[in-house]
Amino acid sequence: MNNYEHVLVALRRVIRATDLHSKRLSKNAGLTGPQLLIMRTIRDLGEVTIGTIADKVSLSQATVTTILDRLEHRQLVYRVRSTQDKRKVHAHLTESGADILSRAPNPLQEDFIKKFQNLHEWEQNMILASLQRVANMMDADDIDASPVLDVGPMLKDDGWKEKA
Amino acid sequence: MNNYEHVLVALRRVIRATDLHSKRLSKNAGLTGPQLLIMRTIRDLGEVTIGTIADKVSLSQATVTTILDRLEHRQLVYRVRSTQDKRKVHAHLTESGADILSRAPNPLQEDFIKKFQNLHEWEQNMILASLQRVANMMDADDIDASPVLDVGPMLKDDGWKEKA
DNA sequence: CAAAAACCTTTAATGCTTAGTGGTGTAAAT
DNA sequence: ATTTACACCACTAAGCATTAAAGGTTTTTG
Repeated sequence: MNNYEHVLVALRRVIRATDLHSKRLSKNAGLTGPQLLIMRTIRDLGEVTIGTIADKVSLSQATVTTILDRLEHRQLVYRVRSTQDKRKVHAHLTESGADILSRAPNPLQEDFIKKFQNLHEWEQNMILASLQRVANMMDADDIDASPVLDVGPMLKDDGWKEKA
Repeated sequence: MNNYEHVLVALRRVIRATDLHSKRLSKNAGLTGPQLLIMRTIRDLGEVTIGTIADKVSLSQATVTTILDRLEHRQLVYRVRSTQDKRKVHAHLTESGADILSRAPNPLQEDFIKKFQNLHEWEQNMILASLQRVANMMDADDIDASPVLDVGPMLKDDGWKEKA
């Protein structure tokens, strides 16, 4: 196993751990990580459009839309179509949403950061630099995606079902 | 914005970039990143159980199960219940699966690694060390998940639907 | 043997992406 | 000015990935 593979395995572990971490927190609040993240964004930025939220949290508009659907269903947020530019929709926290958010743990700070505080400052800096390096590298990733194979569309149903 | 937040933002970027990268490759092969990863694992390890695959690729058994369902549906892999231990199920590549795999790009090596080779060796080592540090930290994450709030279950349907 | 553990699958819910739709805004061309 | 073309914004649809929790066998343990 060479260096590259080690890096990739480590990356996988981080990603997985981050997800689990997010899930665990979500249980406490009844809200998932992305949900809290979006609510925090709405709170911090005030009257904010779906597109802006998507940019801030690095998610697609489609994802933000569906997450807002769920939050709106629980009456934690509400949407208002802009009168200035009728293409836009502004998201707001409801009273209930703001209240819950104020008491919810912050998945992107509270716990995660506590872990980081156990490290020396130079270690923190090193990790930061490294991660940014990786991120930049992957941003620059502009592979000319020449098609290689095509095994047809992926269908549902069927499959295993040994018991039948 | 403090150091911690920078780290988290960088982490998010890496995760997102990794996903995009994986998606892009998948398009070429008609296979997604996790699918290729699992097929590679089956090829490399030979007769391998679902649980072993899950360990190797750092995914839950449930996830591996559903991915294998799709692969099996396309006849790229097949499953055989072990006769030794009837709890176990072994996954195998079909001829077609092995063939396609041999011609598919490897999302965890080919391209990603090319990027890494642009770095100095000490940089590679630094990144590796950092990522492992983060991964270890998060593995050790054993938060006593005391419930904080409960806003009830998340329901579907309903919601926005302004147009109605 | 009975209880516990192990292994896989299923179910319900969430997240996430791409592609496509429809309404809205804007600017260029006639 | 009106039309035309294009860009923008949010939503919807289809498909894949994931997990936790629950269920069903089978094996191991006490």
